[in-house]
Amino acid sequence: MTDSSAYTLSNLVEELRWRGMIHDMTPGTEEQLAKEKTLGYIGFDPTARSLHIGNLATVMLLVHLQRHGHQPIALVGGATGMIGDPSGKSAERNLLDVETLRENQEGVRQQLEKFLDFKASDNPAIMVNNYDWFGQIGFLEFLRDAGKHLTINYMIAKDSVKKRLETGLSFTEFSYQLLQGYDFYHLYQHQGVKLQMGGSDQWGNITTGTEFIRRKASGGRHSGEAYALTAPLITKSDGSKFGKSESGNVWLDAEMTSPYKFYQFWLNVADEDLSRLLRVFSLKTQEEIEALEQLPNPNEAKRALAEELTTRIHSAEDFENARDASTILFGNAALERIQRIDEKTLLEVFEGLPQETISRSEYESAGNVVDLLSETTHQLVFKSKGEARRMIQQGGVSINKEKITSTNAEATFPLLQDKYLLVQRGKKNHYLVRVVD
RNA sequence: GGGGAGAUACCGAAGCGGUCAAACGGGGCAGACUGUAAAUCUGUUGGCUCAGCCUUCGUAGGUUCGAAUCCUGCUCUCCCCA
Repeated sequence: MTDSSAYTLSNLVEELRWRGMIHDMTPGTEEQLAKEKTLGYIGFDPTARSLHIGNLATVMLLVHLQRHGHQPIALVGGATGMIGDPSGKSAERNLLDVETLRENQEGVRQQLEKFLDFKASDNPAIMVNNYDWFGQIGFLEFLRDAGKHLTINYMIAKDSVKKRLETGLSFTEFSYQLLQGYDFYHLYQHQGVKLQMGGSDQWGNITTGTEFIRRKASGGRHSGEAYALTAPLITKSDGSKFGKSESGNVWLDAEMTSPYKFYQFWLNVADEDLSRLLRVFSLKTQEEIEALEQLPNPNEAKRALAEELTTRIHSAEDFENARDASTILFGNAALERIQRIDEKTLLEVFEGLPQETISRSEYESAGNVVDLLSETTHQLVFKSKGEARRMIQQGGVSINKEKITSTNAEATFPLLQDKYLLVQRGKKNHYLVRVVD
């Protein structure tokens, strides 16, 4: 990949390798991808109404596939989502109800559309839902048609199953790999899909598919050749799980994780993880990424990564607001700078902050800062007065960028725009209090 | 079914009649140092009208001037034997 314009069928694997996105491939995968335009798919089960950045890594596999001229298919698991994948799960899962699943499918579908080009002339991305074929199949039909081709012995040997044999695994979850295998077969038969990709935890399920195809389809008009490629799970240098912030999963849905938080997540990535994340998530060229990696101050590279992803997943405007909010909240920008911002911008910029609205009389009746930051603002900042007191004594609280020095300070602070208070707890936690008449 | 051990704050774990709002470790939070990083150091980690008071040690009672600590019932967990 020395020439950034050289996206060819054949160097896809080369690029993925450089990006550290290949964990495992079945033999012949690289040759297949070099030989011809190949249809490849990844399945996403609609377990939530949004994807999170943990899913993003595999989405990127599809993106690269398409950029190199192959044809990506995103499969939404309307059917498999009803079953529950035992891979990587230590206990039986609760089933989602049909209504929730339907909503989730729609959300996931919309998000995938942001990454893939469904209008490309040569290799438009395709979206399929496995409920479309599973919904029609009867149980007996499925047992005769699919179940006959794999042995229990084979299925039990899978890691995801073996690990659960001790603690228990329902027949439903046990069947999951057969469904996923059948998906692959179905796409192979009907659309000529030859490749399935996914995270490394999916290896077992994916190879059930290649095996299934080999046994069922070979000898006919198809060769029975199908391939698997998995990407390593993203790990963090400190051992904690990637994709979680202190407040939980980082979602792609702006309602669930604000663009501001999303932007902040990437800025706060550990130095040691930065290079790997750039390679997996950035669509910049190898030269550009290597240049970023060389920078003496890793923050610049983090900012570039944060900008690229916030823009792609949300919008240029969301990115600008997140960036502006960050400069104001973390920079040395003095009080006058914030006071000068007009109300509309202020609200836009601080949209992602936790907020609470109180009435002017409530504000005026607060005895001191401690009351204001706990009771009066309905536990937005502190859940008890003791906590507020402690934090102030430790010098961790600022209002409108000014440090609070005494717990007895009167609660009379100049409101921004005659309405807002910007409260800071520690270095990274900001809150917006709105006072209304 | 028989025998034994245990249930302590976010987690692990001390305490075994007053000096216990409860050692210690982890985690969390904050401060210093920095780069909104890591490492390190420091403080903090039930509530309040905060140098004082109130409510906490599985649960319900009891003994005692006084109980996390002793007694009884109940619930749950673990181990050993059948």
